[in-house]
Amino acid sequence: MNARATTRPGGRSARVQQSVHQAVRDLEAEVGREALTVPLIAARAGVTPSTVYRRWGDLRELLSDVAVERLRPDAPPADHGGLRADLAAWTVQFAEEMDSTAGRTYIRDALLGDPEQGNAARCSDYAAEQLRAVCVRAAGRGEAVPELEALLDVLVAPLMYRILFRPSDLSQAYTDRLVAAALGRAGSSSGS
Amino acid sequence: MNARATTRPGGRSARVQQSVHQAVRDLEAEVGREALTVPLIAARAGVTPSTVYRRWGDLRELLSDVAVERLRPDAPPADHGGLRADLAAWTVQFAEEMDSTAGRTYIRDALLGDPEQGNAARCSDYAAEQLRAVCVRAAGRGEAVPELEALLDVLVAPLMYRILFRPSDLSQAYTDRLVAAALGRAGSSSGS
DNA sequence: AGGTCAGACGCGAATCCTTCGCATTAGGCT
DNA sequence: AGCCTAATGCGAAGGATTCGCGTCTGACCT
Repeated sequence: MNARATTRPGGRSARVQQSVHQAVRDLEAEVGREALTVPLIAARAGVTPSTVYRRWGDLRELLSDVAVERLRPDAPPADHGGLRADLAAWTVQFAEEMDSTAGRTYIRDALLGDPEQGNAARCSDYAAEQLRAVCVRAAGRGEAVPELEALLDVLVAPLMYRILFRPSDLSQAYTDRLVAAALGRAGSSSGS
Repeated sequence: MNARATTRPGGRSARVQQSVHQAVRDLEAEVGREALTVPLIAARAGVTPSTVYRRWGDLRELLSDVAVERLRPDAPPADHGGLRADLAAWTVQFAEEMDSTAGRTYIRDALLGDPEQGNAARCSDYAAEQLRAVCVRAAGRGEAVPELEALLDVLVAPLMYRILFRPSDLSQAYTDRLVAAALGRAGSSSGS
């Protein structure tokens, strides 16, 4: 699943990975994110620091892995009976989650320790999957659906850009404008 | 100029900052970015490591400061005689610069060591200034110009999102589509 | 089923980075 | 010209990180 963290899917390697990830989550809640160190995490996980360094190479890469897991959506997007309503609701929820203090931290962590861009791509895939589910459902209703690429460009990209580069309030008025823009050019071809 | 790096504008503080920044640029070219360490930079700059730690607090924050300076545009956007041509040319150039290996590194560095979001905001401001210049020029010609916020959402955000999250080729065909989308909804109000 | 082997882990030492207190010095200000 | 704040240099102490070596797990083959 992870390029660096899983060469042998079962057995001890998997247990170590799970244990270390859990230690990160626990300690993050207990001592705060700033106080996290590799030796501390390793001690809590019951492994030696060298193991963590060898598997993840770096505290940042470890935090990146954990952050990506936390950004994984836990449920398919809610069904509100129509494409516009589904998109509007999903976008509001997405903006809220990502613009929270925790969300911003996870996004930054995921981007931060990620030499191969693999974790960042996974974040984008999560959003794309959610949007695709909304579109598939809408197509099942017979609605015309926009291109997935266009939705990423028009909905997700502006939100992420603002979160990362220019802290601004992502009010529902704003997300509604984004949805309107997305549906406005629903028919235009916009492949990658 | 920098929140942390300049309390006393002139004199030794300024010399130290300049010297350290220069050392970062030199060493980055000589030994590579991965091999950069605070003691190494400090030695090259002729200061003690403690000075660097006190001023910047962290290697990442120092790299962030240097990266932001490198992302500053060195010239106003070129004049191609019309809004569409100006935007198209600027967007192509922006995509090329930011999507280069160096560009991606600088963007990540700028985002990376930036607790206050100040450096990231400055990156966004650079793009906004450039776009504003294009718009002001177009308005001088009597052309209808889109909102600056809309341009950031439609042009800059998708490019940055793709660069950071999903490596994809930012061909001119793609940037042209972005420009077309930006001008398509030129009249719609899109403040905030 | 038993054996083999590559890869992962634990351990410990050496190295390097990072932090901190204290003395010194530069430069702004009156 | 003299004071006073703040930045810097220096050196020691405390962690973090790397690395080599021996051990063990578990996947794969016969």
